[in-house]
Amino acid sequence: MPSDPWLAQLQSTGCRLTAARRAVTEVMQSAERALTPVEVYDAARKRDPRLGLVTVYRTLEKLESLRLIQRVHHSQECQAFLKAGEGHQHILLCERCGRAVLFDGDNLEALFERVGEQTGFEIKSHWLQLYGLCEECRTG
Amino acid sequence: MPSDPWLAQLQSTGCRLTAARRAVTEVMQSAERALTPVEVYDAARKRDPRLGLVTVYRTLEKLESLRLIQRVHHSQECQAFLKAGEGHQHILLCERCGRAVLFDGDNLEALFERVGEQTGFEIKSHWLQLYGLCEECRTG
DNA sequence: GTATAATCGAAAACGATTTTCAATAAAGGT
DNA sequence: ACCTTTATTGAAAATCGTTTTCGATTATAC
Ligand SMILES: [Mn+2]
Ligand SMILES: [Mn+2]
Ligand SMILES: [Zn+2]
Ligand SMILES: [Zn+2]
Repeated sequence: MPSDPWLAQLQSTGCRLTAARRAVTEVMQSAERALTPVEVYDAARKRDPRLGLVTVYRTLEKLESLRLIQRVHHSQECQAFLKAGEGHQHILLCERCGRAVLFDGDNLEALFERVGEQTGFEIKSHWLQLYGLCEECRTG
Repeated sequence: MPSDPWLAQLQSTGCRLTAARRAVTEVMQSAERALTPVEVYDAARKRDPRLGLVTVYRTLEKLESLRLIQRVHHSQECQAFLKAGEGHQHILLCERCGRAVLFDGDNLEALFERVGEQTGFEIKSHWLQLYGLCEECRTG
């Protein structure tokens, strides 16, 4: 029974706790911005130098399937991963430094209603991402 | 001076009008859903059987840079292209048949204000995509 | 028509991701 | 602690979508 919630969830779904998974997990938990597989690899190898890139891919896939991390889409690069929040949240990204912040509490029901009527679609889900400048990039 | 607006715009930016570009243009103009490069290739070869996949990539890149088409991101596949609308619009996708509809007139200013205050970010742009079931997939 | 340079397609190169497979090591039972 | 089982690992190879290279083609201007 590991104290870390991600490791606990990994273990509870039948996974073994390995050095590789600990390293990737720590990197993803502490990242303030979305990381590509290679970025995760570089960061995690500081904790476990024997780690292979293949295992990074496999671990990211597992963490994503457990909804502990999520994919972040940029206009070009769509293979970056970020820790996921609890429940329904959206991402706000700094265009300059990449910092990512999660927020919730959109109120789009009225929009869905209107668009649904206009188009004949039944709206099931949505995807909202905001871009801007974080406080430090704005002032600094 | 071609009567087709896309071809006219291509020509006005110094492009030559070739069979390959005509074929890709026609496919993208008439598509009701986002198409991957290979799907464009398959469809366009019915008009120009000598067409090569490389040229499809190059033409899609050109059409995208002219903002005549746009990239559509799915959770996995992010290399599908759809004709772009005029001005600021968003995409509504049918989860079942893939049909894509554009809409405008979101009213997210209040949300941006609130999130900006909460996070210290200055919101610059956004990205909204809706998913649902189109009329035909709902009833049929 | 001819000249010129843009564009083309085939083949090769590239790079990110996935698969294969023998070695390793985590977890559970003794 | 030790052994057994089997999930997991990393290196190497395979795969696959995309890009580059390059000689041949062809749209356009004269
Ligand atoms: Mn939402
Ligand atoms: Mn909008
Ligand atoms: Zn920033
Ligand atoms: Zn549909």
